[in-house]
Amino acid sequence: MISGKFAITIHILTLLTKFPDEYLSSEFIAGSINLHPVLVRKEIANLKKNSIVESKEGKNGGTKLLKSAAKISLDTIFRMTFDTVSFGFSKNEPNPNCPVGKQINKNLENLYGKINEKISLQLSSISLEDFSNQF
Amino acid sequence: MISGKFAITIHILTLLTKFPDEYLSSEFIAGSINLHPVLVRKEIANLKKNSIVESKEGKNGGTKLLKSAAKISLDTIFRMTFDTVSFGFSKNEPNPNCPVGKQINKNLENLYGKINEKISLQLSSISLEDFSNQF
DNA sequence: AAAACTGTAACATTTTTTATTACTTAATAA
DNA sequence: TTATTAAGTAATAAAAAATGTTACAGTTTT
Repeated sequence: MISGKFAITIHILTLLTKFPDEYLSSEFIAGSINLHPVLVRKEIANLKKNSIVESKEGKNGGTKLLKSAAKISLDTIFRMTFDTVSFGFSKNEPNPNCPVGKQINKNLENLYGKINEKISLQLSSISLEDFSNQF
Repeated sequence: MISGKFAITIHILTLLTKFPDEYLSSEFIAGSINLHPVLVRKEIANLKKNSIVESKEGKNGGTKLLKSAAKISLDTIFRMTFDTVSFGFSKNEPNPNCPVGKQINKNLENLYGKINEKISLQLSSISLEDFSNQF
């Protein structure tokens, strides 16, 4: 399962794309997603860390895109919303005394790596603008 | 994140591939994965439902492959270990009064569908035999 | 009949995700 | 210059999901 973070982040960015000249508040965005504003701000913090958006504090503050939606690839968002590999496994400590158990994680990671490459390739051909134009 | 079920199921199948003529017990398999035998049996139930393995109850019972590992594609396992879409989202109920909120799920599902196709395509070229030969 | 298995339901625990509260800092407008 | 509105963030709580355990019925072999 893809983390909800990806969906939330895409949602935030779609809204920002629709209002490229305005600072949107986390409360307004949270209202569209139906989510707590603090969670929105957390995802925005992540977007800021990756130089995709900028925020303004204080009255009439909010968040807006730092670059045009055409220049933001969904692949960037995909990679951003997962700390490690996205298509991977959590914890898994097989028996090191078993020939299969000893190697399974290495082989699975290799497989997941290939899958993630395919996902990235697919997403890199889609810009935030493309996605937003569907609305 | 891929569900641990995929990893567990691949692990089970790799063991069965290594001992194609024996009925392996859930306890033996659980020892290699380092998992509770009941969870192994639950995944085996899923494999049985998909006609990939057969089990024998009673003394000296266990599980074995129903067909050759060369004829089992990892894509089949991928699809099997996810009830719905794998690369998808859990719950998400955006605001239906917002033009973006109203459509986001449809558009995300469409995107996830494309991604899942790519994953399937990638995995359909890998057989269980290929994977097991790495060990 | 005893032993060694699978099958499954019910329940418990742990982990992860999501939500909330509370408070600090910053910018704007009155 | 003060009130207001908004971001930033840490700490905590609640809910959901994943994982683990127990218990026991049904099967097959010895």
